This record gives sequence, C-alpha cells and structure tokens, in this order.
Amino acid sequence: MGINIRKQHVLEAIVESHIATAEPVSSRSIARKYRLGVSSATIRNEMSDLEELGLIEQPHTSAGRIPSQSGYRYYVDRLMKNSSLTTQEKKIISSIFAQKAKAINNIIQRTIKTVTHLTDYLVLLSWPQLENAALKKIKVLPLTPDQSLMVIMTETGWVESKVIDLPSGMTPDSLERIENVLNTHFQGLTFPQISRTILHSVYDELLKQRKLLDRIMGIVEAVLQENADEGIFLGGAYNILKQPEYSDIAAVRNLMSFIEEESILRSILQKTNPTEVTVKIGKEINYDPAAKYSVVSAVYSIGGNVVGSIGLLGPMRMDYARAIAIIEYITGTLSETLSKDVLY
Amino acid sequence: MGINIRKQHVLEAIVESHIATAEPVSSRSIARKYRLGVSSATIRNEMSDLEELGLIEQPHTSAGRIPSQSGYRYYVDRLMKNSSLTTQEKKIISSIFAQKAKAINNIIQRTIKTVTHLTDYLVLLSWPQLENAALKKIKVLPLTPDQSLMVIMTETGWVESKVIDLPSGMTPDSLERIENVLNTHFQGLTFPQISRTILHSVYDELLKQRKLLDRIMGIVEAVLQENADEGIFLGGAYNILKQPEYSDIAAVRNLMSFIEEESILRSILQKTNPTEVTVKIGKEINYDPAAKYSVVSAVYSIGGNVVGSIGLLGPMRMDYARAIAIIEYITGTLSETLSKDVLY
DNA sequence: ACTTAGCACTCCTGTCATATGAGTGCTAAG
DNA sequence: CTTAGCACTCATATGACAGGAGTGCTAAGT
Repeated sequence: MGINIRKQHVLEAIVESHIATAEPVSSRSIARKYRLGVSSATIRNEMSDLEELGLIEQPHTSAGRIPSQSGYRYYVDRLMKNSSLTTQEKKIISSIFAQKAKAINNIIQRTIKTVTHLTDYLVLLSWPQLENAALKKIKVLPLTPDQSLMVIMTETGWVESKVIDLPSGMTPDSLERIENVLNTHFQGLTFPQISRTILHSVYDELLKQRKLLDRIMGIVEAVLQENADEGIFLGGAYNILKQPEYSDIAAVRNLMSFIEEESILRSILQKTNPTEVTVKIGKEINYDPAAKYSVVSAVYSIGGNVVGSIGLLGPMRMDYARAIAIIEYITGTLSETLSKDVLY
Repeated sequence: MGINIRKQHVLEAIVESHIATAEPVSSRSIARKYRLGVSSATIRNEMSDLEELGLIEQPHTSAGRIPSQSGYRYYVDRLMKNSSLTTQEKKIISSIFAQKAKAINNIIQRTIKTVTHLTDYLVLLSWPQLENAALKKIKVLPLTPDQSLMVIMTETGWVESKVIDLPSGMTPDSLERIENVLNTHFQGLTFPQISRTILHSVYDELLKQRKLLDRIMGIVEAVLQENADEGIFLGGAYNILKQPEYSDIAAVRNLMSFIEEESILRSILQKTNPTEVTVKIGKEINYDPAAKYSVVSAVYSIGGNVVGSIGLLGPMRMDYARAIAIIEYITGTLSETLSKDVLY
C-alpha cells in the first residue's frame, strides 16, 4: 500500500482543514470542500489506509480524523506549499528596523511585539549570548577619581560595560597596567575558556592590586552569569490562548509551567539548525510537556556570526507554511539590520 | 446599626475563611471553626446586617457569603493582624543579596524569582527609571580609532553606556569638545527636560560635528525610549494559575490580556505610595480588567532616591497580611543592598 | 430584647436516561 | 475500483430528578 497521489491529496486536505478549524476532519467535508472528484466513501477508504500508515488518527470511533505527528511531518516535508508574506506584512516588519533609534535592545523588543501581532503563536527570541563569543578587548576607563568603567568587547561586536568603584590610591598607571594584563591573558578566549588556571596566573601577576582585581573578577563573573542566565525573550502568551486547544485549563497550566522556565525555552531554541528554518513537531522537540506543540525556528546573525534565534511555538496544528514564511523573513531582515548599523 | 465588636469578629472570620478556602463562608462553618460563643442563627443575623452595610455579599440565595471590596478594605484597615515572615523565609530573602556577583540586573532577577517562590501571586517589579533622574555626566570615551563609548550617568548612580561608530576624521580633541558641550547643556536636567530647544542650541554650537552629533542624539533618544518602554519585570504567571479562581479559562484570558501590556503594569505600580506599603483592592486599582484583583506594593530606593517598586498582584481574596509582610521586608532589604555596594 | 431551634424555601450540583447527530465501516451493486 | 446505502458507535445536549448546602423567618426560650 503505497502513498499514491490521491492519498497525498487526502492527507493534505485533512492537515489543512484541521489547521484551519481545529476540528477532526470527516470524509464528507473533504469530498465537499476539496474537489477530488471522488465520493466520501472512497475518501473513507483512503483515510482508513492513511490511518494504518500512521499518518492520521481518530480521536474516537464516530469522529473524523486528525493528522498524527508523522502526518504533520509528511505534510511539512512533502506536501506543504510555500507561503509568502503579503507586501503589507513585509512593510510592517520593515518598520521595526526603519526606526531611527537602533539600540539592539529596542530592536529585539519591537521584533517580538511585531511577530506577536503577526501570528497567534508564542514568540521566543534568544538574545545574543556571550558564551560562544571570543573576547576582543577589555578596557578600564577612568570616569571619576574613584570610579572606573569596565568595558568588555567581543569579536561579534557585543559590548558590555559596568561601573566599578576603585579602591583609594589607584593611579591611572596601575589601571592601565591591569588592563594590559587582562588583555594579554583573555584576548581571543571565550568566556567558558577563562578557567581557574588562567585567573590564577592573572592573580599572580597582579598580586599588588589584589583588591581591585577582586572587583574586576567579580564583574567578569557577574557578566558571565548574567549571560548564562538571561537571553530569552518571550511574547504572545496571551495570543496563544486564542487557539481553541487552550479552552481547557489543564492545557494552559501545562503551557505556563514550561514557558516560565527560561532554561527550557533556551534548550528548545538551541536545537535550531543554523542553516535553515527548523521545524520540530511534537515529540521531536524532545521535551515531554511540549509533546503536543511544534516549534518553527531559525537563527539570526551579526556579520555571519550566529548570535541568537527566533522561534514560534504553537500547537502541532499550527500553520507551518505561514510560520516558516514569517520566521524566514524576520531572521533575514534582522540579520541584515544588525550587521549594518546597530548601536550596542 | 453600628459595626459592633461581634460584627467585626464575624467579618474577620468571613474574610479569613474565604482567603483560606476560596469558598463562600456559611454561618454554620463560622460557628464551628471560630469560637464566637453564639449559634449559627445569630451569626446569620449579623451576616444579614453586614450584607446590608455592603461589607459582604451573597453569590446566590443558597450560598454562603463572600467579602465585598469594601469588606476587604475594612478588613485591611481595621481588622487584619500584622504578619511577619519566619526566620527561614527571611533567610531565603537574604540569600538573594548575599551572593558575590552583585550586578543590579542579577539582583532584580533573583528578587523576582525568590518572591515568586514565596507566594502564589504575580510578582511585578519596576526597574529603575531614568525618567526622573537628573543627568550627572555624559562621557564619550575613545575605544578604537573608529568607535567610541558613550556613557550616560545619572545622579542616582545609574549608568548607561552605548558604543557609537565615529565618522572618519574624528580627533580626540573634537570628541572632548562635544563632551564638554553636552555636559554644559544637559547636566542636572532630567531626560524629559531635555527639550527641543536645548537640543537645538547644542546643534547650533556644534554645527561642524553635525554627523557625529546626529548619532549621539540618536543614542540619547534611544536611551530615553528604552527607559520609557522598558522597566517592568514580571514573574509567577504560572503560580497564580494555582489559585482556584483561575480554573476557568475566561479568568485566565482576562489576566493574560493585561499582564502582557507593560504600560498597564507600570501604571498599576505607579500608584504606589512612596512612604508605605500600598494596598489597592479591586476597583481601587482603577483599571477595569483588574477590578477583581488586588495589588500590594511598595517602592524601593537607592540612597534615599526612589527608583522602582515591587508589587504582588493576586485575586481580591489574597492573603494581605502575608503579602504586606513580604513586600515590606523585600523592599527594605533591597533598598539597603542597592544603596550599599552594587555594580551597575 | 436578644438568642436560638426548627423548618420551609432556594438554588446549585451531580447523575441518569434519552434523544440527536455526526461520522465511520462494511456490504453489495454498478 | 467506486459508490450508494445502511447499521453501528460514540460524543454531546437536554431535561428530569434527587441531594445537599445554606439562608431567612418564625416562634419559643432566656
């Protein structure tokens, strides 16, 4: 029993109808709405075969069929037609990036908000992570007699700065010396590579400035920690409640239980393929509480370096074609903008 | 018909029982659980009076009573006994601030998380706002030949820094000149006070550095915008779903519809009284969709300057005594810590 | 005058039986 | 191979009904 053209048409009809209505799809409704030129009885036979193949399933005997996880997978891989955004939608997205104030923070926030309005799904956005970025330079800049600004720059163009209080009796000279030592030891390394050993050798070399060094190390640690703990934004939690599958409180609780856990969202996004839009369906997400969801995601980059990703999380029944179109367009435009002229 | 002692006891019993169980409270259950020394019939008479006074109400004829908004208000103002945290809870809170890495961001995040675990309510935290802070200094520090770091410091100790690309042919001298002009014009002003007029006079004075100035103004604008748009954090959305009132999807939708709107949360917190813990009950919040909620909030400060506030949003039926104790303790400790030795 | 036992009354909630209708699977004829 | 026809299944809606919680009122007790 192969999957002939007609079976494909039937499967396609089932998937698309179910995506549109959230209801099980009956043979009769397919015969009516999709002109396949056969009667409902024939479609019933095909459906019976599709069920045996595991592509669709029946919630109960006297209900229509809904696509199974593999049904969606088959649809996404082989049946789905590309969708593209309307010019108006593209305009809306462009307007995110057209604004004058181009602080990265701002762009990210507006990106989330816009995508949120464009879909009824949950928008996940992972923030540029320092973790994989190599350090380019550390600067300790004098601000006032007793305060300095420590600036940490990475190869990807990321800049983090923190104010530190200086111990009394600190000369500009010794500050410069510290700066030099730090740069010599840390340059080119990623944060996780700055090991205890390296820290110790720095300590040895700057034994006299122990006190200040402690503060600086505290900051490095803090920056590290911040960038390990943060970096996921989320929008559209309200949106997703519009979907009929969340008219039941248990589903909402289940959803809420994991969207507040940043580490989980991060791990979901981390599986994004860096070269193309990734679609994870149901158990493919590999996280039990999300087994009834799907994620469409893609990475974005600054000057060729992947810095984060954007994903849409929705019910398995999500409109994949549209989600893919949106994600594709937004990551493209975002990468382009970030690579051009962003203020950090 | 005055509110005699016994009526107060009955009201107190009703409020506390309803807070504990979320169920309407019957005369009989009061007679049983609270030793008032009278029968349920007597309590019924008192309840009838309390209802006429508008302090309690009846969901339907054959149900018990629940406190009305004014009932809660009366309870909070006159009947409620102060609650205090256990030493263990205080320890948990202290541990937020005990950690070495004291980046403000980090402290804020951990504060939210901790309070989230301590209660079943939604935690709102407003981030230090630049809006009311006077500018102390603007610095433009050379980083690389074609990049500078612009640092904006406020009187409250807040520091914001951004990298800007320099137009070619920029000398350290002209940078310094710009810095001086900016400081002369902006120092001591709050962001909203930097008006078009002032901006124009700066433009006039620095006509030659038009290009760079445009960028700098872009940044000032961006910082302004960021700090108008951001600054609310939220935690515990999942928590609040544990409350029995949210076993109904409509209530959840209602809640979600406004907790995603930062401007609304901000306006809710903005009503916080700067000198004491504020309790807003139901319609007192003055925002229709939140008419069934209550908010307990207080401000926190850095060195005496109010910089933000923390609030707990829960059903009207929330445990006010506990909420107040938590908010009081956390804002106190937070202010203290932030005023001491925080890295920005 | 206040308290309280007793009882009628209200109204919510859960259960059960029944009817309805959508949808399938199968059979037999085209 | 297709399809009309029909029996069968099962979710859902409806209404009747009982049970129970709680009140309000009355009348008797203190």
